[in-house]
Amino acid sequence: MNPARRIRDEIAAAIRSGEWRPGDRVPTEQDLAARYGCARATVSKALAELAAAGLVERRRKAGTFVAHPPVHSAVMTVPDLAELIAARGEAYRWEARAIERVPAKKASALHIEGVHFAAGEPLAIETRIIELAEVPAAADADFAAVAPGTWLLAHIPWTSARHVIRAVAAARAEAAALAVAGGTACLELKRDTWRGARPVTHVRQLFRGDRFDLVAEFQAGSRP
Amino acid sequence: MNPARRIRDEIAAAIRSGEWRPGDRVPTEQDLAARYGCARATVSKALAELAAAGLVERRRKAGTFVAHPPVHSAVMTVPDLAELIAARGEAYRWEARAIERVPAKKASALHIEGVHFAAGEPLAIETRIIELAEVPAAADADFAAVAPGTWLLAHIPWTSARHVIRAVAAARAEAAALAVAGGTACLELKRDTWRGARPVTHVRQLFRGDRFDLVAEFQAGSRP
DNA sequence: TGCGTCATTATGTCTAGACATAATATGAGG
DNA sequence: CCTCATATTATGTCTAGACATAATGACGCA
Repeated sequence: MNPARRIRDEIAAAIRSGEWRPGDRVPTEQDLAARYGCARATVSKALAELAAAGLVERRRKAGTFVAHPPVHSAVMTVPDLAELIAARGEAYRWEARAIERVPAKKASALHIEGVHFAAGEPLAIETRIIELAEVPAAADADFAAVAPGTWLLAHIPWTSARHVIRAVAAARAEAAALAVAGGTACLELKRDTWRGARPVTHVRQLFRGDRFDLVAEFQAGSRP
Repeated sequence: MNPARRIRDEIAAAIRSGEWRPGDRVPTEQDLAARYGCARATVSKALAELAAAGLVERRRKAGTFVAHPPVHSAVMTVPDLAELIAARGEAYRWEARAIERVPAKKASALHIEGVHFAAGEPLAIETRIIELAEVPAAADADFAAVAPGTWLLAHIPWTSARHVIRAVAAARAEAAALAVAGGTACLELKRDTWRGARPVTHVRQLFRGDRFDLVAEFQAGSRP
């Protein structure tokens, strides 16, 4: 086994098991180097990885300490719906309801509305705006056939996004599109996507509450 | 500026801006070392960080390549409610409704129910089970005065968790506790917490849909 | 043409040593 | 007893070189 990996894993295990408690002092790099019979740089690398993972905190002169557990945070995966539903083993279908260009003075945007179906039943309604200035190729895409999310995933590299998740009651028209009663509890997911400082797309997805839930995992000191 | 940091930031900028596209080849370590006038180990460290962040992919012999953007994932912060509400500038209060021990053959658990108030109005109801086998100190804690989440955050180091988020309609009793009409859309958050393979606590929080939303951010190639 | 072998090559890891940096601990002076 | 300057110390970063590892591509053989 790699010395660096061994040091990292052994310390991580001690922290995760609770043997070393938050605030405890971790031996100095020199100590560990001597104990494991390797160079200080190797120990340093191992500790740097642990620090990057958030398991330890390092302060010059003071030393390395077991970190205090972070505020609960978790990694939520917001998958492409086509993929998600296929993974569930259900048939997926996208049905566009409206596609129109919204021209303005200098920029124009694409406005898309439609419904995602899983196993023949509506799962979510989607309202999306795509900035053609940032994604000119979207003007030629056929969003009647391919869901915009799926298309964008394949065509837009490396963006940042902000999600807001709420529970809302379905309005009358939304409920009709989702084939549920008016006022039914739905999960609303809004996502703004940017490249640098410029908006790329904005989407609002309204999920039938009885057919969808989000899962988020948090593994102590591991980065997905 | 650090050479390593400079290399890392310049390459990250090129990728994020779209100048280098997914699949593009990144210059070899030797090239970069020559270009930046530093040792190969320094370049290697910079590239290793970019790989850890997911911005590039490295393959022996083949080289380093700009990674393909991942499935949309985002880091969701599920903060302690007391902190969250204080940060909003509202008054926070926890009101326990029931605290009882549930003894079994070999282990016993603490069952807690209560309501979180923000600005005097109910925000969420909480139902929690704490495994006393894993958290013996919880037997002596005063959960009438301190919300269990707040207490646990301070007493339990380094756990893993799994969250499931859904939109549900409030049942009659839940709606009464939240001071909303029956059937109102609420955000349900269930969290199972573990240390290693052993369960520590399970909690279900039901948020008033009109007073709470979850925010999750995704920054291209930056780790939470 | 097809296939297996081998040299090449880029990354992966490590070493021993050096200097930088920042924060703590110490000691001198008030 | 307090304050400020200084020495110490642990981490942070870097270098130059070495060997390991794995995958590719070219070569030779059938």
